[in-house]
Amino acid sequence: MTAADLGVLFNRPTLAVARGLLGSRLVRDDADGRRQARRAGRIVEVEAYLGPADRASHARFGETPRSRPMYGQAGRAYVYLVYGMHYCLNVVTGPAGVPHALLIRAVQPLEGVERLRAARFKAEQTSRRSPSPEDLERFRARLQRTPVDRLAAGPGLVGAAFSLDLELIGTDLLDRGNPVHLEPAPPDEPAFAIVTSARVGIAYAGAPWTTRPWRFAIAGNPSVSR
DNA sequence: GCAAGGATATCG
DNA sequence: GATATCCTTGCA
Repeated sequence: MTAADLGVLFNRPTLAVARGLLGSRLVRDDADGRRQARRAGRIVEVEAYLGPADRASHARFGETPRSRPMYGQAGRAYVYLVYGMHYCLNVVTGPAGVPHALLIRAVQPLEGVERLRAARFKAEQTSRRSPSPEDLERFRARLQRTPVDRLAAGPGLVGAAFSLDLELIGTDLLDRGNPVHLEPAPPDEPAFAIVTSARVGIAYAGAPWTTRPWRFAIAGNPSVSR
């Protein structure tokens, strides 16, 4: 899929976009000319939220201050805070006015691995309320032992590793000029199988939403969340 | 197994 | 304004 094709992809129905987004790159590039600062990874797991009918979607209450970004153009970012500590990235899909989105659940690091690790540490340092030096030291030691493939193997971990927060809301992720954006996989990348399953952490939504197979992952990829 | 933290939505 | 809940993580 070429760069122009991401724009084409996002004109398709949300569940098709979910499949097409797998393998694409999530990129953060804060380079200022002197300094190299690129972080990038392969998107290996996403979940689709097809609100407002979808009772698991943040759009289930209709258009509210929080859900408003989901009503915007396809390709924009919707970021939310869960459990008071983790920032989760969604890519808006569907035409304007239709609040569909894809939650980026896991990314396989490809570039800037040490920058991703440093960002994980910084997130821990700043998000917890005054963590003790001992806690931080334990965290650092564990982080050093964390395999590269597990650095962004969960939605909150993606947020931490790519330094995402609410300021990102509304960013056009299809614009490669933005520090945080999406890029297509290189054309020579091997094909992969896709596995589907039920979405995670939505028991409150009730049937039939809890069992919809709207979680998509690259089969066998070591960075998929557990 | 469970506590952590804060924004959000909904009630009074 | 008060309260229940949450698209999670890491450690006991």
